[in-house]
Amino acid sequence: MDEVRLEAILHALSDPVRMAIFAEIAGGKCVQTCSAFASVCERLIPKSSLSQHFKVLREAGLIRSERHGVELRNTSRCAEVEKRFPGLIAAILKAHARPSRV
Amino acid sequence: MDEVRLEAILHALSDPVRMAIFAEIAGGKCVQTCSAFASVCERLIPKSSLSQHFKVLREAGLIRSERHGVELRNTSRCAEVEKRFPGLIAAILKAHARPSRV
DNA sequence: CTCATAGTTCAGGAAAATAGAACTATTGAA
DNA sequence: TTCAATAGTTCTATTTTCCTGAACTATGAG
Repeated sequence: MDEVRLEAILHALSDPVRMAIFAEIAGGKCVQTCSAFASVCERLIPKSSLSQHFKVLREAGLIRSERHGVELRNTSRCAEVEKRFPGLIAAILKAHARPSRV
Repeated sequence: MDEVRLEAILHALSDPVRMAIFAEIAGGKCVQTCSAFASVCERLIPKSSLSQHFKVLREAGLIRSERHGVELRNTSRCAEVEKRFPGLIAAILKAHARPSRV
């Protein structure tokens, strides 16, 4: 977690798909697996792309993926990132939740 | 400013050069022109690239560029972004100021 | 073992970033 | 006005990164 870079976090969340994935996971929604998100997207995004997006989020230190049987469960690492960059994730999630325009 | 998107802000600041430029400008340092930043970089970054970086920051709504004679003076739009995304810029700048490693 | 589900890796084509060269804009001097 | 200098932008070709279908790996059920 010491290696987590601000640059990587901002890059990871600058993509709308990754931002949406992270917001879901951080929000504690039930959609925590790749395939669950894939079905939410109604297959607009191929699974290889989703896999890459999850990888970017993992490498940025934003999520952790643990295998449970045949699937991976993703959980956010908000608390750890919070220690390193206080207020950052909260501010970004708050900005994301904001209605984007009238 | 209504059109400013979170995605664009995160993308703009996910590049180390742009982050450095923005931090300087937001910090009210004297380095506010392209060429001033170019000399700080000791010409490691060509001016066409710097021009593009400033353009990305402008289009993200993070800075404003006004011509004064032969040069452009760049000022941050922190206050305006703050209205739209409260706490966001402050959190990012704070994270950027943090020493990046033990 | 075989099949099904979940996800990763590979490879190529598409899209975006980089930077040298040429161009535009403004000012000051001759 | 014309020339030169400074400050940035635009153009274009190259490099880099991203996207995604196909093939592959991993786990569990029958």
